Amino acid sequence: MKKIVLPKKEDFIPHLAYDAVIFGFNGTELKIVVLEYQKTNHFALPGGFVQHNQNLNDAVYQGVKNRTGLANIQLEQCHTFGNQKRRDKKVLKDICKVHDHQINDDHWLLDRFISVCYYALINFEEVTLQPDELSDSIGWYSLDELPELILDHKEMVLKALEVLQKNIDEKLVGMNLLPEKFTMKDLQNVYESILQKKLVRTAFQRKILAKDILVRHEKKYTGKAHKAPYLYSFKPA
Amino acid sequence: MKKIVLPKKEDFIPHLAYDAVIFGFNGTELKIVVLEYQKTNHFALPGGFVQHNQNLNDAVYQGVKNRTGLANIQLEQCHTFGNQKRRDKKVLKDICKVHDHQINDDHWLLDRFISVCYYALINFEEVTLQPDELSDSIGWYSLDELPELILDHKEMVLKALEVLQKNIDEKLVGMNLLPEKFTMKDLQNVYESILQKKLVRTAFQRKILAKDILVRHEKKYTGKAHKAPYLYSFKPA
DNA sequence: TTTTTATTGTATCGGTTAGATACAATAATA
DNA sequence: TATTATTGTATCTAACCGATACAATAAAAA
Repeated sequence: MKKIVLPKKEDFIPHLAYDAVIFGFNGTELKIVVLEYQKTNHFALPGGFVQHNQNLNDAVYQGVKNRTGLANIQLEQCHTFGNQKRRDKKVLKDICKVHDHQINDDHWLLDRFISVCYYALINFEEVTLQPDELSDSIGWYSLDELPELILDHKEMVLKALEVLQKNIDEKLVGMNLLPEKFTMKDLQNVYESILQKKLVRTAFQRKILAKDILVRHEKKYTGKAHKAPYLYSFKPA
Repeated sequence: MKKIVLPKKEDFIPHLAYDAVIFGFNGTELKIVVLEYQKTNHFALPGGFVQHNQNLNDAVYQGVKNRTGLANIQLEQCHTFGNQKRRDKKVLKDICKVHDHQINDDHWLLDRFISVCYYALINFEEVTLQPDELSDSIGWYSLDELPELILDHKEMVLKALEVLQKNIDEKLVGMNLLPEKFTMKDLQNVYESILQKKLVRTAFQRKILAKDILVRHEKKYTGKAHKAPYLYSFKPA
């Protein structure tokens, strides 16, 4: 088992963490990134800590970038979780045990943490997920097939989804969930998987076109026996 | 000058603060609570720190309660401000100077802080503002007459207002900004001062009544030469 | 080549909502 | 009793959404 190095106390602001709900769209379904701490059966959102001379936003951006390999990320803060019960010594202890690592009971990572939750929208196709030091398994999970998550991470996912649902119309332009060119059906699928409900096709198309934010391109011939849909892209700002 | 006692490092989570944008409505205008650190000309939002064994929400609730004397407060988290530049040694040093208090350059309160911003809606009439240890001036300021605030507190005010504007319809019931009974005009004034725009009287009245959340009571005779408006209260949940 | 099938793009109808306007009701004053 | 300012409500119209209809069309089937 690979030797691990825990983040050093003096490098980071104590008691403060961030966690990210990273949304991607695989063409059909909305997925989020979940990592598993090696062989511990503990699943968690990707997160991290903030350095003393680092902006909170930059810390999150770096963390998401390192895990996804992407630089073009739409990040948004959702909520800060500050319940005093936000600690679970077992998780870190299990991780250390698996790696044969000694850890003291007063280690700073075992303290109570306040965590700032963000969501990110990224292009599913461009991502190659990178496990980090402590987690060797990282993957996409659909919302209705999430494993049990540590601490209040499940609550974070729900909060992130709620905020995303509220912001969906403003976040539409520059939404990174789709490739450059997409069909109206693709966009509707994104909306439906975020809002978790069916939308009326004709009304959706009318509403989106009325926003005047799309450019229409050539048709997309899928080989299917029906009219080919147009491809669209977002109008440049 | 009264001797001051600074919060002790060991009691609180370091690098973490909260600040509150406390909204009240004086019948005409939306106001917020701002405090001045005695004779320093530094104005700030009421804020504080989180104890090691205290929920973040509870810390904010306690802080607002102590300053306003109210227990019935609608609190909502807006945003967490984590810019690395969030520090201004001059403020605390000025405060200490005024109080003839010695402070070391490495005092924990001079560190960089992450602050979680909340907004609160309270009943203006029921409040008696309490200055705390460090501030002996505390008062209501209208949004367009705010003094210059320390750090990014002005940004916090704008963020709080923005979040409140977004939530206005959901926060309507149990909104503490009005007394028990109020006229439709009062309610419209609250809306207009939060949204910072004029609303159409007839449409507003129709919309609110359609929500079916108000109980109509007796008329309110103001002594003015015109029809007396009805008084309303929110339907109990 | 023609017919069939599934889907797309758009138009139209009816119901709901908001702004604009109108107007009756009314409390106090002139 | 007439006047004044405001309130409560109704009506007209424009904008928007769901529902429905239907023509256009890409490819397969006949």
